[in-house]
Amino acid sequence: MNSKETILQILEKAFADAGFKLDQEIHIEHPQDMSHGDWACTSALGYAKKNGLNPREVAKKVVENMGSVVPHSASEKKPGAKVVLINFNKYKYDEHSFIESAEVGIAGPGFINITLNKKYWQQQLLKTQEDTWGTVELHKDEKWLIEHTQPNLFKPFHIGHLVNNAFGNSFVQIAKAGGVDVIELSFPSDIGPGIAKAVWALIEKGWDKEFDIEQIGQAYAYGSGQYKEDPEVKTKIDEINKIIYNQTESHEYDVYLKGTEFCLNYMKRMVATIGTTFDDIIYETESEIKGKELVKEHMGDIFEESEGAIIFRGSEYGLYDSVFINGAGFGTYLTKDIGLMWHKWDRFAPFDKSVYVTDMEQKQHFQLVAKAGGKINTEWEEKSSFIHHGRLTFAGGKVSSRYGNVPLAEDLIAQVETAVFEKMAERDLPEQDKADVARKVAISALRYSFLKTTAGKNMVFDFEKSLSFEGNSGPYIQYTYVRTQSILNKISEVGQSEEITGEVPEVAKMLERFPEAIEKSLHDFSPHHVAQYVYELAQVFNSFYAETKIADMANPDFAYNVNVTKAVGETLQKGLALLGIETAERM
RNA sequence: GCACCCGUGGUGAAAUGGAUAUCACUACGGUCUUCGGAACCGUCAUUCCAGGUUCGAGUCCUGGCGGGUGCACCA
Repeated sequence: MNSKETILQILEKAFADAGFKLDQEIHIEHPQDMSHGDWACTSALGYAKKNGLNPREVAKKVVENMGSVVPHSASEKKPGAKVVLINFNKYKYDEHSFIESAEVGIAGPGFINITLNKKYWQQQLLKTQEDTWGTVELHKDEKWLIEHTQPNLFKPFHIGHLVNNAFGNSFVQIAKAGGVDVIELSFPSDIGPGIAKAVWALIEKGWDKEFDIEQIGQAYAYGSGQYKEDPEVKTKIDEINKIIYNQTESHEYDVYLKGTEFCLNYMKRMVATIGTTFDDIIYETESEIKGKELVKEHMGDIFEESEGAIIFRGSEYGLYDSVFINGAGFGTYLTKDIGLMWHKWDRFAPFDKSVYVTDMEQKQHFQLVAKAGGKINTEWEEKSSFIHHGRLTFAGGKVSSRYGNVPLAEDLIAQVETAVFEKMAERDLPEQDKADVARKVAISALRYSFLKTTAGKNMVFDFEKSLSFEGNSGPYIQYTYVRTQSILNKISEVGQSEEITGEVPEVAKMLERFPEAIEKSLHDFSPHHVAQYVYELAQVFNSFYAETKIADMANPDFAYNVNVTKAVGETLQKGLALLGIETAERM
């Protein structure tokens, strides 16, 4: 139980005691301006209309029922605001009697502002030292599958994959913090015409004995080009495609198998460098077979024939008609996704939710998948959730793109890493540490720039800004963490005191909002609330740092300040971890 | 054409229907004998248009305008 729930209960009782029928939910929120108090209730405005009263009068009646009116200095600060002192113990909330009192005032058109007292904040600081700090129980005992990073094998990992992985992996961490037992899945594309193109080109170029990722990338680009230009090549590639689908024993199939294994290892290495290890992988080859079986089973009742293909009449559901099995008898990606649903349930059921993390462009595709899948098994539609992120575009600089026009993930990371390295040239750090730190900072700059935006909106990666590492950036937050550690390292011993003589600093109040940020991210399926939170925490800490000499033993609040610093460091580290960003001790 | 997403200072973003719309970048000015300046403080500048719902709208509804994406054998 936190302060929010406690205050809500007290307010509900006060509204009832004031003679109002509780027909609207009582609502409280953090005022935008912290000087208005810690919580604000806006419900008096809603109740006023219904009861034909002035909102301020409603607020007054409610406040009078919360405690006894006492004169207080705050009322002098805000003219016209009546201030009361609530004695929380009066309400006999024994389990959280640590909340002793709070100040309440009426302001504006009828807001009820609540300011928690110092004692509350002192006790609150202790919470950050518990093992459960940084977790919430929103989805306790639930089991979710979260699928992200669906790379095409035979194609290098590009920035689209990097973005997808950042969102997917971050959401996995946030779900875990929300109490969820997560199974992190990948669904790589290991079959389809694109792959046949690459296999053809590998053989054509004589790279079928041995190849590296550079050659795979070139083969894919070359095969795609020739497929369009040369009808003979098109015929050959279509044949190779059949060979792969039918698993026909041949040299082409051997090259395919060899390439698949190679590319899969490459993919695993790539995601490992950015912090992801999948619990399981489901392949398109598996899902295509099962999906086709299911589509054929439901011919007539769900699917129908049209122009030699098997289609689903999505247009009957406000979507569009689409091909599930093409004229050649191969399942399209819709069918593969139907098969994927079957495999998910086959392997992991029972579970509570199956989450897909994909690009926005796929949104309508997945509406079709959910609709058609739901016809086969209603649970497939009901338990599936779809998170769609935006696309990454670039501004203020160029990223090399070796093939086509999509830059590779490796190249982008390397480019940012080089910039970090240059920035670190004058730092007094051992060379091998510099490399490690440069990597952490580079990945942080990239991931944070993706995740600070609401999932679903397109993102702009601006080199000039992102490489300056100033302001609202991942490195700024990492730097703030380094500051906290640097201070703590200077201090050999400090008491466990939460006592404070002065005002409770904003930074201490911000700490309490960490669990709220996690809950919001879970609720909106978007990590940006956590990103926003760690940034704001870093900001208020830096202000605190600028005006307070923390490592000053002569300060009567020395122990308190140090404990706040410790809590900030821990919270920044945990918050960044939820975004898949590591901290460094120095940078 | 139909469907989906988006429209907030010069730029990039934030804001469960609540108070004076917040933050970063840029520009300009300041802090600077420091617990690490990748920092802090200050100044300038914003909700696409028209209606509607509401005590209250950047947020919800309707209609425009603008941008992006998807619409059958690619994934």
